[in-house]
This record gives sequence, structure tokens and C-alpha cells, in this order.
Amino acid sequence: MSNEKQNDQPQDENKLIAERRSKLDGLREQGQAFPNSFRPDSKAQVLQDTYGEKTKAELEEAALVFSVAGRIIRNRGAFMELQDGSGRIQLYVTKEARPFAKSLDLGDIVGVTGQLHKSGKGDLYVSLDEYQLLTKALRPLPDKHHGLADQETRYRQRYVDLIANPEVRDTFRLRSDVITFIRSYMNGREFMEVETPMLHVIPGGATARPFVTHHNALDIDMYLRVAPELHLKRLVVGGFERVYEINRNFRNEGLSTRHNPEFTMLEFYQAYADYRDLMDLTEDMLRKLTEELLGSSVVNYQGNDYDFSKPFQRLSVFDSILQFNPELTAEHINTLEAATKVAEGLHIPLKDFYGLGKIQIEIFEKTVESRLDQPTFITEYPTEVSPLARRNDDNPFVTDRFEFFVGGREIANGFSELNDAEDQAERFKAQVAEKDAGDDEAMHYDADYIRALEYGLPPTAGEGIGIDRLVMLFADAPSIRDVLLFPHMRPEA
RNA sequence: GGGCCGUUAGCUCAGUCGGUAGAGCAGUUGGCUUUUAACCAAUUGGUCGUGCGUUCGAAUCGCACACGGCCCA
Repeated sequence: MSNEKQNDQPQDENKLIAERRSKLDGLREQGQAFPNSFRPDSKAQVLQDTYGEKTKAELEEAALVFSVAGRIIRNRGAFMELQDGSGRIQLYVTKEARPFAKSLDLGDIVGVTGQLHKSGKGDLYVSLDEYQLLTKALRPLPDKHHGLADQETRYRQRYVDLIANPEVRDTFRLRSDVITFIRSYMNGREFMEVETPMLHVIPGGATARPFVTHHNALDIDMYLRVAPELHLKRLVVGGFERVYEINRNFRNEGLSTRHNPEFTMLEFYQAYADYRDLMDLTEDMLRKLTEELLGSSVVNYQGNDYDFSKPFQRLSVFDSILQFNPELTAEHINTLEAATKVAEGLHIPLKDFYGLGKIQIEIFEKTVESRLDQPTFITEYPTEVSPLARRNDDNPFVTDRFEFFVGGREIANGFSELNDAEDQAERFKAQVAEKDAGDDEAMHYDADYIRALEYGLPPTAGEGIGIDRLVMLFADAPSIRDVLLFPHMRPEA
């Protein structure tokens, strides 16, 4: 019999839960324990905003009656506090309602209809004239004053975090606002939102290790996409001249404060534009986003101010290396031999297949990237590390490409697209050679994409913007996990 | 992958030199009922992350492991 009890109840059952469970048993005996007929007509925050300034006498005169529903988060004495999706409002326990109030546990969800009053201390409250328990909470809430502090529990049980720590709700509302703004901005510029496959037969569009899965009916391995790039450009070939997608990418890499295996990107393509046009667009969009969301053009992130109102700096990879390494001259990084020496001096591990461009990027990432504080575009990325970007007309060693940095972090990556099918085929072959040489992040050869280019991709520029990192910046969040509702964690022990 | 820190009641946290496991909140019972983390009185609640070891005796010391946090690669 004690075995039975253990089998049909959770392992972490304790006395607090058992007491609530027995209250629920009593409710079941009385009838429907989970009624779904109550309809609130008001939200707590709307009542606060609409009537918070009214005087006690004005409210008595008006005799307004409202219905609210939500979770009881405080229940002592004559007042209770109810929290709904919008905010909080007090409830007054009338003498008749005392047995009901006494039977409630913190966390229970109730529906209440009653007159709106103002207390002697100046707070609005709804009187418990009519009331109903809508959902019994079996588990106790975290400490009402300290909230939920344990980081692991906050990430694993986000639902509790959202109940106990109201500022967490603000972060995710901000995230929603960012995405809403971006959609509106792109739609306003005649971009069309599209959805392209998540499951790829040939992973492409970025240099990254993919997740592998299996399609049973076709009996083939498939890959979760690392980027939507190649599909979006196929659409430009097809005649959709401005497309964008806001969706998840999957990269099989480690977890850190800046990396989650699935993350959200805005990716967009504009025909008859080049990378300079996209730098202008990015600058305009981020400036407007900042002003719209924060009401200011200065973003404070982890104690530093970043000013989005001034023109963003534009600097080539090559020049940035020289600027941030005053002891270096052009001669130190413009030949394979010299650059290799510099890289070795910086203790950068090099692989045999690295060319000059790759080594320059390694030097850039080691010595420049984290120091790009104020909003900055870095341009002219080496062709070697840009297999999908158009070569620069004056210097084919580099491409018409930029990345955008702020606070030492890469936020965006864009370039004029390579629309020379024969050049693209050669670049794919170079990637395959790198893969054969041991680079498991290198791209595959995508023959259908080459075929699409052979039909003709108009001159086009494309860009990807990391939404998670952007939200981190605006939410002042130190970890990407703070802007992901359900960040990936190792399974619980 | 490496280093440092953490894991004690449902939650937030103490726990000294190795010697019977503590507080506040919540819970239970009673009182009170216009409060703002309500208050008063009494009271329940523990696999001290897991395992092995040292010891007469381990939350405490050692080793290994798990999970998390921060930093580095």
C-alpha cells in the first residue's frame, strides 16, 4: 500500500503539496473542481491605470463593478493580492468571504466580481462580493519577498520564474516588441515575410556543424538548418525581390552565455542593392528600434552606454587590425608568412589549410572583436572566409561584406551576394576541400543552388541579424539564457 | 576541455574548531481583521546534491561524480 502511494505520486511530494491535494480532493467531492465558465471583464493593470487617480469618494459615487481573475499571491488579514497577466490588484475580503479566503492557498487562481474601492492607504481594491476558485494550485510558490533566486530553477521552470519575478515578464515582452518592430519595419519597406525549410537535405548558408536527424519514410538523414540563406536567395531568383524570414537556426555547438544551440535570426535579401545599402538600412533600423523601445538613442548595457544616434563607424578588417594593434604594420599581415608569425605570437592555433584570409580573421577575432564597443561596421572580409559573398571589384582578395558589432559582440552579418554561378561552384569546391581537410564546419556542395544561380540571381544584398543578442542588449541581459524562455540545459539528474 | 565558486526545510539563507540540524517566509492551530514583506501565540517540516573514504563521531575534512554559475580556451 505504501508502494502504491509512491508509484502514483511525484517523487518530490511533500507535506505542503499533500495538504493542497487533500483540499482538491474535497473540491472534487463538492462538484466541478476546475470550472471554466468565469469570464473576467477587466485586467488589474488597466484598472490601476484607469482608476488609480480617482479619489475614494469618487469611486464610491461611481459604484463600479468589475470582474477580475488571477493568482492569489498574498493572503493575510482583510486583503489579498491578485496577480494577472497585466499586473496586480488588491482584493478586499468581506466578512461573508472570510471562510473562502481562509481556504485559499497562495498560488490558487480565482475569479472575483465586486465593486471597485480605494483603501485608506490609497490603493485600489475589488471587493469580494462574488468569488470562485477556478484552479487549485498544488505546489507552493517561492518566497513572496525574495522571489525565485536559484538560476537553475529559474531556467528549468520558467513558469515559476514568470510568476515570482515580474521583471522577467518585462524582458520577454520586450523581446516580443523587438520582433514586432522588425516585422513592421521590414513590411514597411516592401519586404515579404516567407518561411523556408527547417529540415535540409544539404545543410548550407553558414559555416557551422549541423544537427542530424532522420526521415523514416524517405530513409535519409536530414539536417536542421544552420541558416535559411540559400533558400531565400532561390526565392530572389524566382522573382520575390525583397524577402525576409524571422526564425530559428540550429548549430551543433557548445552552450555558453552567448550561445544556445537554437537561436533566432532575422535574415533578409534585397535585389538591386549592395552591402552599403544594407549598412544604411541596418543603421536606420537599429536607431529607430532603439528610440522606439527605449525612448532614447543610448543603450545602457551592463554598465556601459552605447550611442546609436551618431553615425556608425565603418572600418575594414585590415585597417581595424592595424588600428587595434599599433605595433603592427601592413607588411605584418599582408603575406601568409608574416601573418602566420603574428598569429603564432598571439598563440592562435592554426590549421594547415588556413590561408592568409583565415589567419587575418583569426587575428581580428583575437585582438579586435571584443574591443569594438560603440556601434561599428567592419567591412571587406577575406573571400576565403566568405564563400557566399561577392568579390570586391578592386580587390578580389576580399568581399563586399560587413559585420556589425556593438559592445564587443557580433550582431549582424551582411554582404553583396555572389551571383556568379561559376564562381559560386568554385567556392563550394573549396569548401568541400576544407571539409575533406578536417574542417567539420565547412559547407557542402549544393548543386541545386548552383542550378538556381544559373537561372540568374539579380544583383542582391542579404543580411542576418541575431535577434537573441539584440534583445540581450536592449534588456541589459548578461546571458542569452535570460532572453530565451526555455534555454537548453543538461537534463536534470 | 581547464580554473574558481555553489548545491542545507516548499522558497530565501545561516551553520564557528569535526560533537544532537537553525532562522525568516509559507504551512498547520488559535487570536485579530483597512492591510502594504500585516501582526501576536503555539507548532509541523531535513536522503545537508550523489557515492566512496578518513574518524569514536562528518553538513563540516579528502576523493570521485552529477547539476548549476562565473572566467578562460
